[in-house]
Amino acid sequence: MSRNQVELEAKLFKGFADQSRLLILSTILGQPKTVSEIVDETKLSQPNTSAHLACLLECGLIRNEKKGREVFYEVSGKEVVGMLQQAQKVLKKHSKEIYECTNY
Amino acid sequence: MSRNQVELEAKLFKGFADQSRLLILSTILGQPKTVSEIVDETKLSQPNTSAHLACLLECGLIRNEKKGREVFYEVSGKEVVGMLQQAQKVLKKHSKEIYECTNY
DNA sequence: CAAACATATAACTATGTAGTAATATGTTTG
DNA sequence: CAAACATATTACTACATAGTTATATGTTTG
Repeated sequence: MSRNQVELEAKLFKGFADQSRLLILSTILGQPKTVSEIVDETKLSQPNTSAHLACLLECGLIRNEKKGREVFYEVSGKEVVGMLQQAQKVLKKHSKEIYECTNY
Repeated sequence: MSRNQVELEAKLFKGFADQSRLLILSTILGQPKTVSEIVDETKLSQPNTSAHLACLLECGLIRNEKKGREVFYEVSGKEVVGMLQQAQKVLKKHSKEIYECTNY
């Protein structure tokens, strides 16, 4: 695999490799939500939430739609959902090791 | 989704969220390789390679087998391969955005 | 058994990025 | 149109972790 491919792939995984972003993603899985709703449900601060949303948006993992002064965010497609589902499959097998893993 | 679940999931994704580790994983996809072979093919330093292998091993994403003074590493199962394949699917759709993404 | 080899570990540095506090931008409403 | 509201941005700090150099551990072989 080419270095460029690997670099892109690493960037993609980094999008998912953060508790706050995963929390946000799980919150908007299925139904679009406004920033305020996401803030309420995740208990993340508003600026922090906005920053993570911007991050996910720029990578194309989510999309948004402005309605008046509110902005609705949703997961951008089934490929992204597929990633999260595949992660669950890995966790089903390896949650113990990952739980005990001290590297990060 | 519970905080614990999210924490585990983030740890899992962090395992994949690094160029060097992805490079190593792509190198041993299919056939087991020794550390030396991995070092040769990836051009990573030997200590760096060992550290990443230890990291992937502890998380259960790869496994190893010692044969004399050599240690062979291989991807631990089809769930892990599935993650990498699913990542390719996402990249097929979003490589442009991810390429242009400046967050990391 | 000493030397060469294969891998792992330790200590350290540098960098990337998550979080916060403060503020800016844009939108609705009374 | 001023005040309240919803979201985004900026500047900053703190921490996690990738990489390097040096060294340790364990294994084969002459």
